[in-house]
Amino acid sequence: MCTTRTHIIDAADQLFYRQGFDHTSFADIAKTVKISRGNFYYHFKTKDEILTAVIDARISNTQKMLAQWEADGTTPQHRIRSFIHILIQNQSKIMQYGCPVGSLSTELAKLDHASQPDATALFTLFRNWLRKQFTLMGRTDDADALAMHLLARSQGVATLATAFHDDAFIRQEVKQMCKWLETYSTDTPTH
Amino acid sequence: MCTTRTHIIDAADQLFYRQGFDHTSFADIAKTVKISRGNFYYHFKTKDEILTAVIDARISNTQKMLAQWEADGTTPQHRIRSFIHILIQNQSKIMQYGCPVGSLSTELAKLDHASQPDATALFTLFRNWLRKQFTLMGRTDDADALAMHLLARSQGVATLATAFHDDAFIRQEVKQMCKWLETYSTDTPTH
DNA sequence: CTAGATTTAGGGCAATCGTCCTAATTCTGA
DNA sequence: TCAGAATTAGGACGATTGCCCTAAATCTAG
Repeated sequence: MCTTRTHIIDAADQLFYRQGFDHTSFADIAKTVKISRGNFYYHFKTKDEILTAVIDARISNTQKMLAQWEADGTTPQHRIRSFIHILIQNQSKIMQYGCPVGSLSTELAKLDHASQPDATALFTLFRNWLRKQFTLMGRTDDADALAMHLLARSQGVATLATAFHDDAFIRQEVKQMCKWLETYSTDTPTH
Repeated sequence: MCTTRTHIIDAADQLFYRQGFDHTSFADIAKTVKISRGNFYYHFKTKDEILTAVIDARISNTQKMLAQWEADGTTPQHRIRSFIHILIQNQSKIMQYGCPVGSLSTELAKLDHASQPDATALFTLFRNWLRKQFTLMGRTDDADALAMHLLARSQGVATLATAFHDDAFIRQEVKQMCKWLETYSTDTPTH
């Protein structure tokens, strides 16, 4: 039930990602979902309400994805590799629109938008998950720093891949991150 | 001479950085410069014209900055450290608005804007300059890869610093990048 | 079948957008 | 000094923005 509401959120999610939140209008979303603006207003009173709904949906989807990685990966290294490889899995979209998490966060920062902390919460989801994996690898002291470091590197790769439209660069950096990850493997404890 | 035009470009530069290109209106800029919209139109016929002028100004300023680093730094390592340390030098602005180069590039990508290549040219300026430094360090084969890698890392740090408003994270990553740089020093050639 | 709630369509609001125009004002050179 | 160029001010344009309203259509319980 409530398929219309779901359709709106899905369409808004895509449009916010591809065109940015500010540059996406009510009319854009309504046209995509093929409903009237009036109907739209019935489901969402303000644009900020849609943004909140979209972020909530992204949080929910991210939690599911992380849980899946948690279930599928046999070792923390293997799980972290799942994270690193989303760069390759979504490479064509990333080269066009950047990282959905990072670009939204940056945009909301510029708009000085009230939902900016919610967008950051998406980052926190990844951060905590990665920290957990690094902790499992025995990196109790610097687990969070390592999580942030890996998060930053993937963000940077996404930004440059978008600017230069360079998929070879993505693959090269992914390989490098995986190599870096092996450096911290439990079998060979120190640096 | 032409101070008004320069004032407009400066104001637009700041506003594009703080609020984003799309979210900045003619009226915003005119209000900042304290001129009428009509006067504004005399200097710039379209919004895209201002964007081009702003990007050109940024390119010019960046070239000067790189030349200065080139002149001041006695070794390539020292010069690259100048690059890394802009993260600290501009840390308060970065924590608020992100990296001016990266955020504009990402925004223009989403807007599918014609000036996106011009924004990327800003990245290329840093890329080529860094590549040159790494080449001077004897890294002829992978100089460009190293340049892109460092560019990506600083971009990632900026993005996360904006999201989490964490200046300690910036300092920590800067220190790490400097350490990584020493790894490639000419005195101790290999990894 | 029907009354009431849910959902949809579409017009309309004031404000703002980028853009364009003309009429003043200021500056400049002969 | 004064004509002509350069610069400025400010009003107005059609389109679009987010938002609001009412009436019709659709669904759902009793």
